Amino acid sequence: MTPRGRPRDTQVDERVLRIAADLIFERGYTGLSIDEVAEQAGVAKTTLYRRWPTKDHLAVAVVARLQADHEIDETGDIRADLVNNLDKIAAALNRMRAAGGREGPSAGVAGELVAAAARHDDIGKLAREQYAERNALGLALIERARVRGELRADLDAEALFDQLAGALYYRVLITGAPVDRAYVERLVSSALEGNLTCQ
Amino acid sequence: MTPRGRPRDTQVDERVLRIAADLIFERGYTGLSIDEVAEQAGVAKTTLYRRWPTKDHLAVAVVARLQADHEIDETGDIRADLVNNLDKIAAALNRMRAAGGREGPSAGVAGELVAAAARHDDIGKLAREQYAERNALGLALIERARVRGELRADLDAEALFDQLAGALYYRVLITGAPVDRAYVERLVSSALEGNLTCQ
DNA sequence: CAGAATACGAAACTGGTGTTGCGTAATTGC
DNA sequence: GCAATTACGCAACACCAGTTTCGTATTCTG
Repeated sequence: MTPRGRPRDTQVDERVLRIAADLIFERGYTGLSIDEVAEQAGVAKTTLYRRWPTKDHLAVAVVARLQADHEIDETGDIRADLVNNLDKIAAALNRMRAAGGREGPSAGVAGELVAAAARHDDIGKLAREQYAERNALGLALIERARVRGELRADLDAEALFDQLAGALYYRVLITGAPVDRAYVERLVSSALEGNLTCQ
Repeated sequence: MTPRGRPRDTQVDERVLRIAADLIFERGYTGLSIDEVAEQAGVAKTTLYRRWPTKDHLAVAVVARLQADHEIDETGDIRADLVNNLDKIAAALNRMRAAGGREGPSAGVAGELVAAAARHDDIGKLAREQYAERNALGLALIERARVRGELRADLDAEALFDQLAGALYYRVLITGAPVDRAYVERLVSSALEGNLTCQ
């Protein structure tokens, strides 16, 4: 069933998101101007605001499009599985960190998105749903390893995954420390020593 | 040695910070308006900008004033010491989370401060120095426990503290899950099982 | 007392977000 | 074809952050 009135120009969405992505990754979140996006896209500002009610919503849409689907390839070795899983999270974080041509310890766009989720209930709700889904995958991974005897029977899966994912976010958003594969491996080792079943 | 010209009115700083604190905790970060603060404080906007170059800087000053000094009372039991230490971090996070009259999972002002640190190099630098100091205290705590034989000799102290502090921030800023004392205890248990020296 | 240096207040200004009102264009249902 | 409905462009607008200019006030130095 088609809606009643004049249909939206679907090309606008794609064009706007591409232009906004260019701006946000070239000049950062502050350098992203709605007026400029509208002008470069050749549309009126009202057309943008009909689709994304705030600049935050547009920025979220831009970043969401760049995050590839987060599928996990399970090997059966919990250490390798966790490292692979966390490495994808780290990659997404480093991508956002690099936005705006920034280097060094700054959290870049990642920090702005955290604030956007805090400002707008709908963005926060959407983001938390995404995180909940990702957390569920991580918890399932841990749970299966527990069942097959790789991990302690009485472990706290929620706390364990919080520790792992949390450490990555903590370094990117708070301390500014680097997050590379070597660190992810150190992290998993640190968390698993003792969560591995004792012999 | 006194500076040359007319001295600053020190009462202004206090009055402005108090009014800004009222606004930010009543209406949240967005509800904090520089014009309104200036009007309520009975000063010109230029006087505010002479002290805090941006709204972000003012907000940081407001929150910084509310964070009590983070002194640690060491008992000698690493589990208790970590719980106490993390509980203070959690308290500070929950205080910021409640700002703006918000309830529920929102990160509140905490999220805005992360973005502020990402936007302004000086704020970011200052914040990272604070975090580095706090991290050093945590690492020293862990190190002393390691030396006296409570913890594994080959543990990765940096990763361990990242895991603990990171999980708290992760829940407040990202997943929106609650962070109370019960969770802190679960967290420390999860991280220490296996970082404790094996008998 | 004279002059330099700094703080303050008032007002106008720039630029950006987000809104509103209105005329026009495209589509569906009758 | 005609009415209802929705999208679009244009322009003006309100609001806020941050800047600039200028006149005045307060302090230190000589």
